[in-house]
Amino acid sequence: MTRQKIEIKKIANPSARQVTFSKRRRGLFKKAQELSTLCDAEIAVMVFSTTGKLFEYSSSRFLSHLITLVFRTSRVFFFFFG
Amino acid sequence: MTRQKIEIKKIANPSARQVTFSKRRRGLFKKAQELSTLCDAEIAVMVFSTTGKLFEYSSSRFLSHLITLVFRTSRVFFFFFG
DNA sequence: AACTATTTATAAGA
DNA sequence: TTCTTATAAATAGTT
Repeated sequence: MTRQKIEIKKIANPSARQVTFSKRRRGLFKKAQELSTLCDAEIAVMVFSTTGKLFEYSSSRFLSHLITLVFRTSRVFFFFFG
Repeated sequence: MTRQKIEIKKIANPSARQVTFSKRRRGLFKKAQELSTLCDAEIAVMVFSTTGKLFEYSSSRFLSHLITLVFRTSRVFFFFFG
């Protein structure tokens, strides 16, 4: 994508992969936030690293929209603890 | 961002907003897919439009990673129906 | 839906 | 890890 175009496949070198993970994760959350603001959309993004660490972004009213969907469709129920 | 830099605030014109929603939603999902592949990360993205329509992306093993988190931390319980 | 001028994201390097 | 910068990618306005 810059300095050189890269192939979209798993980055072999672990430290290079970690650097890219950190940069692109930040970029993804920024794009999500911009889309939410520009288009008045409610958005959630969840990212698990290889080590199982969770990184999250969600717009402020995402959960209420999700709950609305749940009650409208009876499709999904979520219960949150702690 | 192009032709002209825009401010990140809600787009007033509904049809322009719809066009941007469609373009940027596609861009967001593409970025999520690239991050997942490059960094071997498991990712889910949920987007609610203003009208309440849900658009989703998730990498292939996202759910199993989520379940692993649930059991490791006892933090979240969820049930899926239909 | 396609185009393209320009902005934004980012790979490699420092 | 943070900064720089050359270049690739995304996209705003237009058609």
